[in-house]
Amino acid sequence: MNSPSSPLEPMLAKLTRHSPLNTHEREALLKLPHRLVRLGRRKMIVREGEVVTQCCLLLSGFASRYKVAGSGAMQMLSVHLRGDMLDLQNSVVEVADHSIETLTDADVAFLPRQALIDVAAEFPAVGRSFLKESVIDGSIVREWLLNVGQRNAKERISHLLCEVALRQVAAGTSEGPQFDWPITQEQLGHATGITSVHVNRTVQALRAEGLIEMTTRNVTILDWKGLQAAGDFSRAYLHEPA
Amino acid sequence: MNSPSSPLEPMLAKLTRHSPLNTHEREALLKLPHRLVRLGRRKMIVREGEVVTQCCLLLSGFASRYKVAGSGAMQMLSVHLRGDMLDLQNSVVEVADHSIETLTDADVAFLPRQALIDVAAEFPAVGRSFLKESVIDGSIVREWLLNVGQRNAKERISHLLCEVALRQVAAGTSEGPQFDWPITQEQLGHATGITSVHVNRTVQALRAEGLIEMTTRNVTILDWKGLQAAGDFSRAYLHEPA
DNA sequence: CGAACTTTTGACAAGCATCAACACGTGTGG
DNA sequence: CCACACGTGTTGATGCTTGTCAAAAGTTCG
Repeated sequence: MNSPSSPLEPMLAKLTRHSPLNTHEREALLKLPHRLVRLGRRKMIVREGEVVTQCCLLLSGFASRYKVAGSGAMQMLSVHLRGDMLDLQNSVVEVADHSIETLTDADVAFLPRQALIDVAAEFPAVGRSFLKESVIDGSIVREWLLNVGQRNAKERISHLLCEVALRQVAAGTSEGPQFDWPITQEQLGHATGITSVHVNRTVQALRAEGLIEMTTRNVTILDWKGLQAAGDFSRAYLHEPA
Repeated sequence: MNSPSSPLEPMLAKLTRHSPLNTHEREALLKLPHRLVRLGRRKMIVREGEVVTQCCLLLSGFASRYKVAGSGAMQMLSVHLRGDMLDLQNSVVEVADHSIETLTDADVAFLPRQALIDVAAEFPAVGRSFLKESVIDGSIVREWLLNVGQRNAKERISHLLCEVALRQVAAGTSEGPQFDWPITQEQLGHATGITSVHVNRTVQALRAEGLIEMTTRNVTILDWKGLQAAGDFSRAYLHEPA
């Protein structure tokens, strides 16, 4: 079907999860010119305000997008897993409106912006798959806005854990209630708009209720239904195919 | 150049603000099949969870997108002005992940989803303009997430007022520091994640500092620089052409 | 003119932030 | 292999921002 050994496979896997693509389209995607790079932990990939000429694809590890307020406070916008296109957004508008950095060691591929534009123009279905990817990404940000704007600390953290659990299963980086997720409580605070001290107290409450186990490097969900209830979580916004 | 009398003009004006389109592309857009409807205040256009087969275009008036938490709390996701495509997002994913309703009386046009897909496939530049529109829309949501997650009440409200002021100028519905904006303090609270009582106190503080005048139907910015400073506002995220 | 909505005010409570200190684990260099 | 530094997690005391509840005053519109 398609060259099984291309390093860009994780991207294709993610796109075809929601957009069917034929052999020509798949080959065109896998043959996109790219540059592979291995990055360490907390390496900046894109800085807000910079001109972007490449789109970055995450092949392994974890990354996050964020913005910084004038006060210095950081708001994480999304977390990213294997197969995610990290800055389809920034690629489209040229000047990055947010920053991106790795959370862990990560393998990434840089694709030239123009190559993406060309393949989208040549294969409309590919263009639609990019648009859909971008819209699903937007749906997750919208849910985060609801999370941060209207839910309390316990709900916010529970909700985030539910999301990451499901997305890791979809990405094939976890098979169930236990998964690697190397994130500090401070970063968890940046994602949910809570200080690290309050994150700590909230996580302890979740542990005490028997919902989760959690260390700096991995998470175990002990009570999936309970955690969803605690987080007011409903998976519809992830727009997964049935 | 293009038929000057098409009711879809405001959409074209908005798209061409950031994406140059040639005569063929412009005509194809203006000739899109559509159904014109005049709606009253607080009429729902799209309900979260519904299957979407049409894309709604706002020709006059104001609208907003929002989500509702399990507790019943509402989070507004964005506000919309003349020319905005209200659910490019929902059109792409079929099942709406958020709701849309009018804030005021409004003229809207409904475009069949498939007609948009077809015109985007036939004219790649049109497809790119849709993608860019969607990405700019996403950039605004990301800024709102920063706003709600990391700024205090006064900053949030000031920031929102700055955004609406600039976008109204860009949309041609205002020419300066004074503009119609029929929004209640409760709705302002939904947009910023604050209760209406606290919005009231905060608005009074902004008035007392001589930054704004504000009623239920319009806003006057008395001190533009001061309001931007109070709101930690920087326009880059709107991605306006220079 | 009255009904419904919106703004305003006050008293009080709660959730979360802030500040500070200490404990723990982990990796690194001497 | 130990010592140490550094990042992270944990705990406690305190206070501010914001939420909650309730009621009154003002506004809009049929």
